[in-house]
Amino acid sequence: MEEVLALVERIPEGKVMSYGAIADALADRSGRNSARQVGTIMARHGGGVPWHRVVNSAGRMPPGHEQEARQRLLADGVPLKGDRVDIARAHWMP
DNA sequence: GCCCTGACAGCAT
DNA sequence: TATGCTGCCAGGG
Repeated sequence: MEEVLALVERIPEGKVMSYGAIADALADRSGRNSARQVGTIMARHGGGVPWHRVVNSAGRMPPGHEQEARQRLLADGVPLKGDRVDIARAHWMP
């Protein structure tokens, strides 16, 4: 779990990572799914890291925090596609 | 141990 | 891209 948060902290400005990518980067993959666990972890302990740099594969941000995330991403210079993140250009892999 | 739920992903439509 | 369905897995009741 710490590793997830640690990795999120390493995400550079203007870049983002998808839940799946994080799970994958940490080899948390148990088939294809730790993405869910990553999401859960972020939901409960993401309050100390740049959580707005973590989005799902569609570039969508977490329910209830869209606005906030949008602002921060904008401030970070992340390429946005309307209300979503332009994954193609903002996706980052360690 | 069973069932439901969820900041998810991949594939088909 | 939107919607629907199916895997997959940890947590909680």
